[in-house]
Amino acid sequence: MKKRPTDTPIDTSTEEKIKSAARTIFTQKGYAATRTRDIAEEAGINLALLNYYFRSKEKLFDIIMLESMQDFIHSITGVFNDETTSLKEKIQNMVNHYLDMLTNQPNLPLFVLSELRDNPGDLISKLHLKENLVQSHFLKQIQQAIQEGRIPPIHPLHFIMNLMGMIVFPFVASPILKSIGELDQSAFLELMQQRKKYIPIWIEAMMKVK
Amino acid sequence: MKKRPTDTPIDTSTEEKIKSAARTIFTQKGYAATRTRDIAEEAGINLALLNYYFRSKEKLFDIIMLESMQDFIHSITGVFNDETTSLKEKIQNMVNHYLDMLTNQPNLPLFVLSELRDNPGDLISKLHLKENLVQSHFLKQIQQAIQEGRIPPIHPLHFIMNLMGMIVFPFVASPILKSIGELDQSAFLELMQQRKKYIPIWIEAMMKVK
DNA sequence: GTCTATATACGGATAGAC
DNA sequence: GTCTATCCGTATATAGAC
Repeated sequence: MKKRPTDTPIDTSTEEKIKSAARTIFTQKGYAATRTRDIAEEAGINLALLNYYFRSKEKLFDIIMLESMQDFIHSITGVFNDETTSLKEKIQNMVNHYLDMLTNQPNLPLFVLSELRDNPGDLISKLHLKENLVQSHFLKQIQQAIQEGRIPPIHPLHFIMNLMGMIVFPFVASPILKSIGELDQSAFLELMQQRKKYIPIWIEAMMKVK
Repeated sequence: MKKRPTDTPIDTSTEEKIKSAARTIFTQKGYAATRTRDIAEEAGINLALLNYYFRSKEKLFDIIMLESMQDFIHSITGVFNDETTSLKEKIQNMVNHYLDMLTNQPNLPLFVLSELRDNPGDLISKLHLKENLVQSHFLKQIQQAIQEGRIPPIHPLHFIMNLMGMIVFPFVASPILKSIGELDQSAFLELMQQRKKYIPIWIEAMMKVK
């Protein structure tokens, strides 16, 4: 089960070319707005070949979708379950990790969240969220800190929401943020880099509130 | 206290019935996945009538989309440009306002942000973001506070991103959050109500960081 | 204004040659 | 495995009766 970065398609097999193209188009436009013809063109192959390899648009989509979500979740579980790092270090690692990831794949969260809107039950269950997040070392550390009175006794999900919101939201809302801030792409990315430094500090300040 | 878009609207004209139905379906499923037949059925009218009033699916969508975005932006401009309130009060008002709005229309942000992904230029320009946000009293107060050294000298957009991220993100990611937190709908809404109290405090704590 | 019936286009999928 | 040509369901849009 080796993992290959999506930006370096070493595997030039037809199957992988199609998957790579599908990932690009699906992520940009979503399932319904994507035409299999566009995927075929992007992959530089014929439409019939797509069905030869993947049987149907929907089956191809399911594969891409599952992999995308695993990218999103899996990539962080290492950070979350590293028993050698403190809560503070985990937050810094998570911020760095996600901000780099989203810089490379800015469309990923909106894609995943949009497609999740309807079919919540089925797909989510395949991600093993329970083991990877609910029972993570990260969450245990939060709960312990609450018990010891080092952070206020609120639902840990608030911290997750704040952290993820501050990291992910700017990418999800980038068109409107660029517009109101009158930023071009590089200025936007510069702000995102700044956030690597700021977000951990902000989170820490929030956690000290009583 | 849930608002139901399908309730009989005050304006019972056919045109308004179609628009109301369109708002519901488009917001749930997005443009591409929506079928005009579904809108007609939801509106309790015939498919042909939809084209009689709005010429095409796309023209109908453009109207709904513009109104949705205006809902989202316009509703806040009153708060942002109230010259009688302090920065702190504006933040509290904004949090209350948006959390109530999103509780009633939880699908709105994902809809708007998804559909904005591709056509950024055109639609955004119609919202008068410049007058309503860029030149708002809210932003002026932030800039003044920075000059007076009361908050750190960072790009004001960081505060906007943090504030909006903390407010909006939980609704955008609600399926996954409910799953990892093992929350049902009412428990989720309970958390959202708690955030009315917490977010202003958190933001204030963040702003004091140097 | 509102309906039924239909034209037209588009997109997913397959047949069959190579 | 890969292509060209084509089928066929589905969805938008219109024609025309009432």
